[in-house]
Amino acid sequence: MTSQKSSEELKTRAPKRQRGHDRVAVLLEAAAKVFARRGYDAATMTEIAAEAHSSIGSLYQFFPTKPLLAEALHIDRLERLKAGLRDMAERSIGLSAAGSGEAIFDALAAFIEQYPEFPVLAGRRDIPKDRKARSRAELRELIAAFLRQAHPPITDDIVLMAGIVLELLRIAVVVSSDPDAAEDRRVFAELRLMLRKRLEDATAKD
Amino acid sequence: MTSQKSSEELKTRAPKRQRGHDRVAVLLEAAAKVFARRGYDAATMTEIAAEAHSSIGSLYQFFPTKPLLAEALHIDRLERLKAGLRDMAERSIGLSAAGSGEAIFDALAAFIEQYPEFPVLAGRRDIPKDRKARSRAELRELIAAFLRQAHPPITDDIVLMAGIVLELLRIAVVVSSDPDAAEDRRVFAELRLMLRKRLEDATAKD
Amino acid sequence: MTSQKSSEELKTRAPKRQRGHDRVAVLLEAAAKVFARRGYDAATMTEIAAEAHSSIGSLYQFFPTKPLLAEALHIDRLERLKAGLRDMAERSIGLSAAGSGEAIFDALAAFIEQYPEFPVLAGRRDIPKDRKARSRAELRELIAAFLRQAHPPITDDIVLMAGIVLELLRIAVVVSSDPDAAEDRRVFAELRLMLRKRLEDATAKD
Amino acid sequence: MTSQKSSEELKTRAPKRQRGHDRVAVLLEAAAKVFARRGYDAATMTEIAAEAHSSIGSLYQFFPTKPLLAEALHIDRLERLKAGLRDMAERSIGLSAAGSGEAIFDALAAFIEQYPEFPVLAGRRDIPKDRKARSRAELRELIAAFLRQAHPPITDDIVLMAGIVLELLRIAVVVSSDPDAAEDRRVFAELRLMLRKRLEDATAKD
DNA sequence: CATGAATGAGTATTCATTCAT
DNA sequence: CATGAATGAATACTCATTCAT
Repeated sequence: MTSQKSSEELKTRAPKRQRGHDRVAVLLEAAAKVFARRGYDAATMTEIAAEAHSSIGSLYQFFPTKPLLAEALHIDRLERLKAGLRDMAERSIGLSAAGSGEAIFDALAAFIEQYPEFPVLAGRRDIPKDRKARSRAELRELIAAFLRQAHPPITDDIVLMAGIVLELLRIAVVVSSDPDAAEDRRVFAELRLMLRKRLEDATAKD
Repeated sequence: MTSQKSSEELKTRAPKRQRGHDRVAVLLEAAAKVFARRGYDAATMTEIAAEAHSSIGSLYQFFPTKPLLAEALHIDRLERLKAGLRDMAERSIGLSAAGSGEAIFDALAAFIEQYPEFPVLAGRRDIPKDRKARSRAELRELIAAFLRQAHPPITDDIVLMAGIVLELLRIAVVVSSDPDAAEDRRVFAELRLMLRKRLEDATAKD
Repeated sequence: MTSQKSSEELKTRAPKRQRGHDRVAVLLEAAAKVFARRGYDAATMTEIAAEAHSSIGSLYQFFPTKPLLAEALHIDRLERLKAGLRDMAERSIGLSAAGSGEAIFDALAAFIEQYPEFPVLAGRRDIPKDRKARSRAELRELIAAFLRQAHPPITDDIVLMAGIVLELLRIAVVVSSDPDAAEDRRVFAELRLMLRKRLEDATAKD
Repeated sequence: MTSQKSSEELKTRAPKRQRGHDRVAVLLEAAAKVFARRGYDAATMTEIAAEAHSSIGSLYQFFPTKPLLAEALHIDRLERLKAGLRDMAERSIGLSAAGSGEAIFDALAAFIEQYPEFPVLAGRRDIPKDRKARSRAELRELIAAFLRQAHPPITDDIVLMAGIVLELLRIAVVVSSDPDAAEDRRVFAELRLMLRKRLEDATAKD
């Protein structure tokens, strides 16, 4: 009660049993739903536990704080995103820069549609600055790697181009979140086109 | 979260006297600071009152709920933005489309730098869908009006172009909020360039 | 909700209205009762608020954390004790060392009987080391001052003697807390006698 | 706090095998460390299990509730203390009363230094009144027995003298717990001296 | 109107204890 | 027996909002 917990860093506890593993997965998906539905601040641990058909105690067994839960989920989604991009890169060898750009653009949009909690998690205000920066850098590097294998090669600064793609992601976010905005869809398509044009310009005339 | 609207529609009460006007202004600016500093959810009415060197009682005198306060501030900022755009339009007659685009782009970035609470307010999750749509439509129309007076005229869908400019605003948000991101600034500049190119393409060759 | 309170030291808020002052007094007495009844850890803020016929919110209005409440009460009791000792000192000029010792001994026992929460507060585990030391030093000094005015004067180390009296306080605590222990009372009396003897030994034969 | 005793009296289960015995010992020592470190309330069953490199399940196998664990440990320590006193008594036949007093005084201090969890256990608030009284009586009797064999014999009430020694234990507690208090050490020595004097007075002049 | 005290539902989190494997 | 997951009542604390002065 009056514990003065030695400042041991709290950490997500790894489950040691199969049941635990399953539960963790269920809890994460429940958290995803609730974060997507309510946003980070308004999401409550109670609602997440309920969504997982679990007890609040079980939730805390594995995720000892709300920020840690959010972070665990964020990392999971980030891994999926990175895996997806890597996967795409493999299957897209030989694409033109412009084609690559469009492919990534579409992939990002699809990702956000599938994981609407992602922008919520990425945007929460309590992420340590450096972690935020690191995540962005990783993503940018993955996109850059993707663009680097374009044929003919891109002559402009590839990391910069990657940054652009990433920023355009933000727009994808909004468009994805607003299903009735027919207008937005056209804007989205238009931006996709702008990206294509830009990458064509950045391409060496072979 | 704990709002229990009484039967009568709550409305921001208009102050009857000069002193009231001043007080309202002070309260709004205080709210702006706190929203910018903490975000919408984490901002507390108490902190806002304190920031205004006022009491909660006084705050509630004018703004009977937190959402209403946010909305009042949001509307104020929207008015300023619209006024700024109108003003700019007047002073920019005869600009090329590309020049107009850049001008707006810069203006939006500057606006957000001056009013960092704006994206917070625009992003809060409890805005009625229709109000959100309306705000966006108004802004889009103002930008469209701006673009319409370009010389030579734009041949493509002007409202679409306006939508694009508006979406790019999101990127400005991030760039403005992250002062150390040198990389981001380059991306920002690059997007600005992309916009210019796109508008040049959309221009009738006179 | 996700507030990252800048690390402003939380402090007991001073009431600015008469009503507030009254309430603070009531809350402190309620806390005293509950701490005495349950001990520090087992005492709950809820029970304290209830004991004060107040709401939990009101309690927190003035005492933003449980440790702070305990500390405020502790300080209050310490003040009373010091005032009592000072007062006693005035009224006891000319007493012999042995008489002084007995007087203080009795006074301490009476104090603890009146304020049974005192040992609870003094013993809670989260008091900063230095504050604990300071309190003890203050008390020791007051007792020392008391002893210093004895006639004939004490020849031994007075501060040491004061320390002894203070330690004997611990015994008073137990004896006071255990009302049925007839045996304990005799022990208490015996210790009182030992103190008298010791102080007689420490006295200059005038 | 949340104990829901099932109908059958819960009792510390005696282990049937050697392995069980070892485990119990390890668990008790772990509990000792944690109680000493955190105090009774703040000590958690989980931390105790961890300290024992065991699981909560195992801990509960042997000690079905936290109070029962505390009590088992308390009894163990009490046994050790009693054994130690008995042992000392044997080896100290023929000592003077004053010498005996000092010997016990030192022995108690040493005991508490070795078993710092002892005062924590003895002080916990949920000990049944009668058990508390019984423990004290036992100890007092042991000390009395010790004093009874002094030469020359004590003429005053021996049980009373024993009570005094026991009360002085409290002071030993504090002095032992506060390693930096040089002042306290002097007080401790002084009390030891007072005890010697008192016992000399209580001795028949042979 | 201004002020600040009063209210209490709501939130994150803890921890003793139970139970399935 | 060992293990660690499951449970949920209990607790400290927050904050929008109301109201007496």
